[in-house]
Order: sequence, then C-alpha cells, then structure tokens
Amino acid sequence: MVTYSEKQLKPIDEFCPMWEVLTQEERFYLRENTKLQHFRKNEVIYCEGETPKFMMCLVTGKVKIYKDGVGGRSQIIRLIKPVDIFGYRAFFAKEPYLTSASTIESSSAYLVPMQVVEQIIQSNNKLALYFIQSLASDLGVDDARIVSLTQKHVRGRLAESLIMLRDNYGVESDGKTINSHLSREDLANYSNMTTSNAIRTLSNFVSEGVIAVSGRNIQILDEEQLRKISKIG
Amino acid sequence: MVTYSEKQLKPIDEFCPMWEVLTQEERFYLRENTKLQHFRKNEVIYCEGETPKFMMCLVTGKVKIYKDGVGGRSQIIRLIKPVDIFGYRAFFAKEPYLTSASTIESSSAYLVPMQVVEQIIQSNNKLALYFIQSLASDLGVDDARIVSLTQKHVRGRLAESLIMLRDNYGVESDGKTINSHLSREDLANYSNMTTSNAIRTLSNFVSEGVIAVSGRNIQILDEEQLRKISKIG
DNA sequence: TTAAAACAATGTTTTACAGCACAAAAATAC
DNA sequence: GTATTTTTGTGCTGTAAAACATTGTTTTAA
Repeated sequence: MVTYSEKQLKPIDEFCPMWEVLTQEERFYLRENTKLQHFRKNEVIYCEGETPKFMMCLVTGKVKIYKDGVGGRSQIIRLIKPVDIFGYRAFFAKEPYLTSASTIESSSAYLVPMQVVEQIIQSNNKLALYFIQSLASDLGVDDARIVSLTQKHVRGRLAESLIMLRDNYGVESDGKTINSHLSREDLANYSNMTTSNAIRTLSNFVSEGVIAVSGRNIQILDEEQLRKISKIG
Repeated sequence: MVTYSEKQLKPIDEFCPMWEVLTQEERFYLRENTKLQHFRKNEVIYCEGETPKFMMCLVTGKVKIYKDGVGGRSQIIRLIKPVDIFGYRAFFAKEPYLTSASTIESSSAYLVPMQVVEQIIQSNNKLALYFIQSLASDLGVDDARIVSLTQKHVRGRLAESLIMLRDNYGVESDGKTINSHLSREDLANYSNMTTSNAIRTLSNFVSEGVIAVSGRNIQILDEEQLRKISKIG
C-alpha cells in the first residue's frame, strides 16, 4: 500500500548520499531490505535498553535523541534532521540502546536492518570509512558538548543552542526564522536547564534585542552578540 | 639507540590485540612505520588545535585527554591506560584536535602515522570494523557522561569517578587500593567540580566509611554504598 | 463552546556549589 | 638542609540556578 507521495520518493540509495559508494549489487540488496516507516508527532522510535535492530535514515521531520536521567529529568543528546542517519551506534558497540529516540514532529524514515548494513560494510571499505568518519565527528561534538553543558552559564548554553538550531535546521523562507519549533521544554532539555530558565532567558534575549520571538518561532537578530554570549557565558 | 627494556618489548602488532586481524604483510608494514616514544610525567603529547598526525598506543603509564574550557577551567574527557589507543578521532573526523593529551605519570607509547593506519584500514575490513566498534563504544560513554556530569550532584559524580577509576585501572597487589593516583585537582577536573569540593567530598566519604584515603591512595571499602551514592546523587 | 490539558510567563524562596582566603603539609628545587 | 613551590585541607560568603508557586494563554479533546 504505497501512497502517491511515497511513489515519488527516491529509493534509499539515491536519497541519502552516503550510499553513493555502493556497487549496483549492493544497492539492490540495500533497497530490497529497506522499508519506509511513518511516525506521528511525539512518537517513540526506540527506547533505552532495547536491542538495536534497525538503522534509521530520516526522510522527513525532526527527531530527538535523549536520555532520561536523575529524577525523570530528560537530556536531549542530539537532534536529527532529514538525510541524517541514527540508531546504529549501539549495534556497533554491541550494546543495548543507551538512549531513546522520539519524533518532535510528524516524520518518516527508511529502516535498514543492521545485519544488512554490517554485511555491506564487510564487503565495502568505503562504507566502513564513512561510518568511521561519522562516528568520529559525533564523538567530537559530544566532547565539546560535555564542556559547554558543564561549564557555560545558562545564558551561554541557550545562546549556543540557538546557534546550533539555526546551523542544523536552517531558516525559513523569510531568511530569518529558525526552521525549528521546539517547545520551551525541549529547548531547556537540550540546553541542560529548567523550562522556567529557558523561558526567562529567552525573554531576556528579546529585551536585549539579540533575538525576536513569536510563539515557537525564533529569529536571530544580532548573531555576533549571540556568539559573544555563547562564548563568554 | 634501543635500551635493554625496549628490546624486550613486543612489537606493536603483538603488543596490542587489535592488530591480530592483520595479514603478515600488513603487520610488517605497520612495524616498519611505528616508533616508540617516551614521555615524562605531566608532558603534553598533543594540543587542541594541532593537526593529528599519529595514533598512539599506550605501552606504559597513564594519560589524560582533556579540554580547556571557560576561564581556563580544565575538563578531563577520558583517561587512557596501557594498550588503549588514542589520538586518532580528529584525523578520522578530518578536524584538528579538539582536545589535548598529557601524561599523568611517566609513560611510553607506540606512535603510528595516521596515513599508515588509514592505508591498512582500506585494505583490511576487520580493522575498519574494530575502529567502528571502538568509536561507537566511546560515543556511548560520552553520551552517558553528558547526563552524569550535568545532572548528578557532587557526591554522585565523585562516587561514579571512583568506581570508574577502579574499573579502568584496577587495584594494587593489596587487592584494595585503586591503581591510580590522581591529584585532587585531576579528580576534580574529571568529575566537573572544584578542587575544594573534591577534597571535602572525599573526606566526607571517609567519615562515612565508604572509602579509606592515605595521600593519593584510595581504597573502596563499601562498594555497594558507593554505587548507591553514584546512582542517587 | 466548554472542559481540560499542555504550554508559557513571571515572581519568590531555597540550596548546592563556586569562589575566595588562608593555613598546613608535602614535594621539589636550590 | 633550607627555601620555595605545589598540593592538600578548612572555613566563610556570595550567587547562579533549581525548585516551587501562581496566573495567563494556547491547543487539544469531548
């Protein structure tokens, strides 16, 4: 039962540039074993503790990777945008999932069984090197994040998050509004602060003229100043 | 100019189990291009911002990977023990080093040029998979660490660090003393707290009977209680 | 079309922890 | 073996940010 819009969708090996290194046989094998799945807004994709079975390639929507910590407090580890892949780390580390994944808006993703990925890696070194590079980059981001989240003050952490959101998701057609509409709570959970503090600090930024806010729409007005706050704070 | 003790040392491909997957030719190629280097106590091995050229395999001693953050405050990201490899992440991510590395005691390490590593990976898939697994594991540790360092209280963070130190470096011949002798400052920098707080909390643990301390020697007396503190705090 | 959640905003209280300052002890240098 | 630096230990103070409380606002559901 394939809908019209899905018919128009490119197969996974053409949709996502990482598979360009595959041979024709490998591409066919990949396609045959990949399925497209849709997720409603705020639907959980996988949970901490589960056994990783699929790698996901996000086609549309937005996904958060998070961890529930002390006292049910949630920490968003990273945010996924279309064409990003996720859900494969735990399999390679031979562990159950250490994180959970949930959509933050209606989303769809290609699901590839991890055995299929592993098999292709075993025959294709370039794909292996792609994963090495991808994991190495993520690890660098995490290393930097450890320092930011522990050492920067609330203002600095929020400023950094806003810049990341803009860099990651881009802006809307007006060229200003960040193409991401996180709730204040998610913004707080990403930036390691309480919701109250995210709200408070956001409105401080507005009165200082560095950003403009309208509901969940955020515009960066003075990027230089925001970077300054991110660096010093 | 090879000393007697170095003569006795196994070549890198025999010393470190990760190279077992190499062919004879690859092993020879690796050996020919590897050099052993000694580092004094508190000697810097590489610095944030430098271009990664070598992968290190620690032969003896202990090394800290750290990042200098806000106001010169240092955060130790991870601790290296013999036979661990380090210094390769940035090369794979095609970045300059994001962290610095320094010995915390007199150490020696095999240095392998990253081009050599990359070349062997290109011809040997099993080695590629080893790096994928290694990076995936480190990423999982970092993900968990983000939550611990941001959400746990001082007591919980220090308790977790002590357990990690024991698990990572083991105990001395008495079967109790942790085989690691970090300064209070390094312990604090690993656990994201001030030196004062590390000292204070450490002596609190002593009066509670969960650990015993004598200079830089630390013994875990009540592991169950320490785990409890780590979990709740 | 009203009820009920969920979300946003703001003010108040509490507390965990950083940031000193200073003293003692230990390691290192001279 | 004395001097000097580094490390360790302790107490006090200020403050950033959590926790709590209250009210207003928007979205969802019934």
